[in-house]
Amino acid sequence: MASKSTRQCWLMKSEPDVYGIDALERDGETLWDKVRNYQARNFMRDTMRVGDDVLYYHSNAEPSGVVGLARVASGPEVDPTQFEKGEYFDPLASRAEPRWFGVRVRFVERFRQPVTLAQLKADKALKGLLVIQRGQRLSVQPVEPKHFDRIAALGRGGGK
DNA sequence: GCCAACGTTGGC
DNA sequence: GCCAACGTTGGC
Repeated sequence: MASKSTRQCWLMKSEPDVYGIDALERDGETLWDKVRNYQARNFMRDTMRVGDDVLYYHSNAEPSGVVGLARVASGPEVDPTQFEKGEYFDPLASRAEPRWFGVRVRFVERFRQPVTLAQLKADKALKGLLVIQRGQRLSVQPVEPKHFDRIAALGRGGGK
C-alpha cells in the first residue's frame, strides 16, 4: 500500500461518442460508473484517492489518445447501474453487497491537441506506459508520475 | 482445476 | 469490418 504522500496517477478510457471529454467539461464532474472489469474496479475501490491525477483517454476515436486531464474527486461509490434494468444490471449484486463501484472524476483541463496513441508509442520517455502495450484493454490503469507529467507537457504543446 | 467456447475491447 | 488479445463462463 502506498503512503499518503505518494503521488498517484491514472489513465481512464472513454469513448468520445459515449462520454468524451466534452461531456466531462460540460458536467464538471461525473461518477465513473458502468465499469464491469474487476481489475479496474479494484483500482477505483481500493487504490485511488481523492486528488489523484487522471489522464483522460479517448478510445475508438480518430485519433485515439489522451485528450485532457481530470482528477479523482471522491472515494469509491456504489455504481447504481448494477441495480437498474438494462445493459449494466447485475443479478448477483445486491444493495447489501454491491459488486461494482466507481469514483467521481472532475474535469481539469482539455488539451489543445490530443496526444495521440502514435505519439505515445513513439516517445522514448514513455517506455513502460501501459496503454501503449499491445493487448492492453484495461479501462482504468495506473500511470507513473513521470509519464503523466510528460504527457501533460506534450498536451500543452511543449516537450517535443 | 483445466480449457474450449464465447463475448468484448479497441487498434487498424 | 477485421481480428488479436484478453476476460469470463461453463462443461467436465
